[in-house]
Order: sequence, then C-alpha cells, then structure tokens
Amino acid sequence: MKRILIVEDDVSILSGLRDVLIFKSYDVVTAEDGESGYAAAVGKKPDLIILDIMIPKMDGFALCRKLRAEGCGTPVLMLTAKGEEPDKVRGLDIGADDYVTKPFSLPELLARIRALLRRLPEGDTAGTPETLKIGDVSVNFKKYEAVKGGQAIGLSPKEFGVLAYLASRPGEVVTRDELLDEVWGYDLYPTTRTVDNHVAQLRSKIEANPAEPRYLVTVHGVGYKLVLDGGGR
Amino acid sequence: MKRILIVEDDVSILSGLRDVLIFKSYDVVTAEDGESGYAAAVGKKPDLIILDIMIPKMDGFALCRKLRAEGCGTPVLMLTAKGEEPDKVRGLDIGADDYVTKPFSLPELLARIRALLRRLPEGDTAGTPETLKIGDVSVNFKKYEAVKGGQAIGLSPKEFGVLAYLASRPGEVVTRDELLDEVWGYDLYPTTRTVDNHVAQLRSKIEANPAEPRYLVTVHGVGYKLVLDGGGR
DNA sequence: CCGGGCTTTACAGAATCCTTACATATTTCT
DNA sequence: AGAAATATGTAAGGATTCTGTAAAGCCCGG
Repeated sequence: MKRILIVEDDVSILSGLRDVLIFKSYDVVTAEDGESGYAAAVGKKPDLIILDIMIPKMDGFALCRKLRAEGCGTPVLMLTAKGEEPDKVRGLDIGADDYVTKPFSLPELLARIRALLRRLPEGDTAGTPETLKIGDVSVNFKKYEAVKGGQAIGLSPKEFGVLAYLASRPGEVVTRDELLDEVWGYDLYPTTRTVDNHVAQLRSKIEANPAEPRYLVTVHGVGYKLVLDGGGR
Repeated sequence: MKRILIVEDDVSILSGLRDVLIFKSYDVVTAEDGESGYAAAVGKKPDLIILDIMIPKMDGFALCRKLRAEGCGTPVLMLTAKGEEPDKVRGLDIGADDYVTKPFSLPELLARIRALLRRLPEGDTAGTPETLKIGDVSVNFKKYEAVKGGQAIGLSPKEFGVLAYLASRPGEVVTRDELLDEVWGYDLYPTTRTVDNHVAQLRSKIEANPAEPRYLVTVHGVGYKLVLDGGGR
C-alpha cells in the first residue's frame, strides 16, 4: 500500500482529504505545520507528499526546498490557494512535481495523485510526460520551459495548459469544451474561440510553418489533436 | 445518450435541473427521496447520479454509502447546501466523486457533469470499437483518423458519425431516421436524402468499388448496414 | 503608467452540410 | 410482362457553419 503524507493546517481540509484517501486504500500520515511535516517526511518515508503552501512554522516552499536539498526525491503535490498564480511556477521551480489550486476538484486531485504514484518505480508514459519533443522544440512541463534550437521560447500558462492536456492524450482529438473545462477550470466560461486563439499562439511558437500545422492539428468540426510524429513519415 | 439520475426533494430545483439537462440532451431520471433514489440507481442504471444530501427517508450519505457497498461505481455528484462545509468532507469520504454547493452556478455544474461523464469507460459510443478495419481501410474514432494503404483519408464529422453508429451494430440494418436521430440529433431535421449523400461520400472513400459496395450495404426500403467481413467469402 | 497575457469581436477564407435535380434501380400494381 | 410508383445513386450549387487571424479592450501586477 502506498503511503501519503498530508501537510495542511486547515483541519477540515486535512481530515476530509485523509478520509478520502483512506477510503481509496492509501496509508495516510498527516501533519499540521512545516516542522512536524518535515519530521514525518523524513521519519515515515511516504511515497507522496501533499503540501499546502500556507502552513505555520515553515511554509510549503521552504519545506520542499529543504527536502530536495537533502536529496529527497519523494514526489510533492502542492496545494495553492486560488489566485496564487505566481506560486504555481515557484512551486514547480523549487521541485514540486505538480500542483492543485484550492478549491480543487476531487477527481482531479485523485487523478494527479495516481499519476505521481504511478511513476514511482520507473519513468512513466502515463499522463503528461515530463518533457516532450515536438519537432525541433522540446518542452519541459515540470520546469515550464520550452526550448527551440537552444533558444528559450516563452509560453504563457494557458499555452502550457493546452499543450500539456493535449500531450496527455497524444493523437486523440480533444474538443474545445473539454479544453475549457480541464485547462481553464469549471468556474470560468470563456468562449470556445478563446481556445482557437491560444492554439494559434502555440502554433506560431512551435510549428515550423504555422499555416500548415504538423503537430497541432485541427479536426474540423470537432477540435484539436497533438500529433507527435508530425515530421516522421 | 448519457443517463443522469437526479435525487432531490426540492421540486423547484429538481424540475429546473431536469429541464436544463434534457435541453442539453441528457436522458434524465428523477427521484425525490432516498429510497426511490436507490431503486432508480439500481433499476435504471444511470451513468451519473446527482445527489442532494438533505432528502427524506434516506439521506444522500446513506444512499451513496449503500451503493458503494454494493460495488456500484457510478459517479456521484453531491449537492450540498451552503454553509454545510463539513458535509463536503463527509460526502467525499463516503465515495462521492465531486460536489457542488447550493446555490450553484449552472455552467459550473454542467462542466462538472461533463467532466465526470468524460471519465466513464465509454458511453455514447459503447459498442463502437476504438478502431475499425473495413477492408484495407482502418478507422480510429478517437483520433478521427482513417488510413487506407498507409495514406490518410479525410472523413468529415458526419461521415465519422454515420460510420461509428453503423459500426456499433455490425450487420444490423439501421434506418435513415434512426441515423438522423442518433448522428444528427433530435433537434435537427434534415431530409432523409441527406443520409444517402453521406453514405455515398463514405463509399467513395472507403469502398474499393463504390458502385458495388461490399461493406456499406443498402437494404432496399429499409436502410443501411455495415458488413464487416465484406471481403471474406 | 506601462506591458503582458487573456478575452472578445470581426471578418475573410475554407470546409462542410443540405437541398435539389435527374438518372437508375427496385418494387408494386394492373 | 409492362407500366407506374417508389426508392436509391450521384452530382452540383448555394447556404451554413467552422476556423485562422488580426485588432482592440480589459485586467492585473510591476
């Protein structure tokens, strides 16, 4: 059984999460502040750490950094309060493996937990790969970084989101509505045309010839799909 | 079509929700208390259950717990009244997959419904295989891709739809009206001749000799059928 | 105040869809 | 069997819908 450590000071969230995870057959350990969280991370050797950022004594960033500095490679899933956008990047920068913004959707959280645990034994092919090569562009989703011919190209958060979601199911067609749900979230309702714009942006940055996309392909009347071997023939 | 069971005793919410979901082309079943809700959950085999917590005879928690105990894995979306924060946790504990607090935003609820249904094994296209081989043409419905002798051939959404529906019941004859209902939808009323056109298009793309169809066979006076072993003899 | 990212809007071009018309095939009727 | 009625194959057009793209406004953080 996989062991999960939750570090969270909001007791209602903490106990709720603990119960859910126990129900889902995980072995759960909890802590309510950074220091005891650190102790548990070292002492209980969990397979996964769920880490809130705003916790007493030592915040989530510091805790994560400290663990990484000591060579601890345990996957870390960050919980960030809504609107803390910059925290996302910072969290990943410091060595977190994934993040979820509160209030989170439970199925999403569970899916991310499964994804992180799945790649424990060895490298994973499930979910979004850590890095992806699209033509002569390589994208690192963990670092929020895209490189084209040695040159870094800036992708916005939404652009990353769209790309990552498409990459999680290579070759499959994804509708605009699905992208809106999964990338934008359930509580925002932009037009489906917004998706087109971001895809166009992505193409202009990633495709060799944006007018004839080889990777970010349109399926007329349905949606978009990411073709990974767009160049191979 | 996906079937949704709503268990809710507030009639104004219940009927409002039902109308919206029907408008969104879901098959809706309702119940106003826990016991009849349980009966409906077992008897009608919905793809998703929307469950209020405060309902007569058996509350949402008990109902959900009972279903889970019996091995029922149907996704459950809990409705909780505002301020019932602790209930969230309790609901999730028992195995609900997501929750929405009343008063809820309709678009958000719809988005969460879509998301839960999306994670189903397969629903609408149940019976339609993910890929299909028709002679020397192979079709992948997830990728919206058809390949003939290594060469990709473009099929339009309607063409995919017709093919997929026929493929869900190989060998069976399907009437034009049925195709119109299932592929075009109940709210559109093109001529039945429109179907013929799309079938002709399909034949020209996948049949070796469109004038003598081996796979997309017409049954005079009735409709069309897809014969999978059209080459074998 | 400025700049970047996000969203909306508008318009042009492209792809798809629907209708219509006519030829051909099948069935039904006499 | 022959003719009429009905059903289907097929092509062409115009209407409709969808997509690419640029421009403009909004909002937020620096």
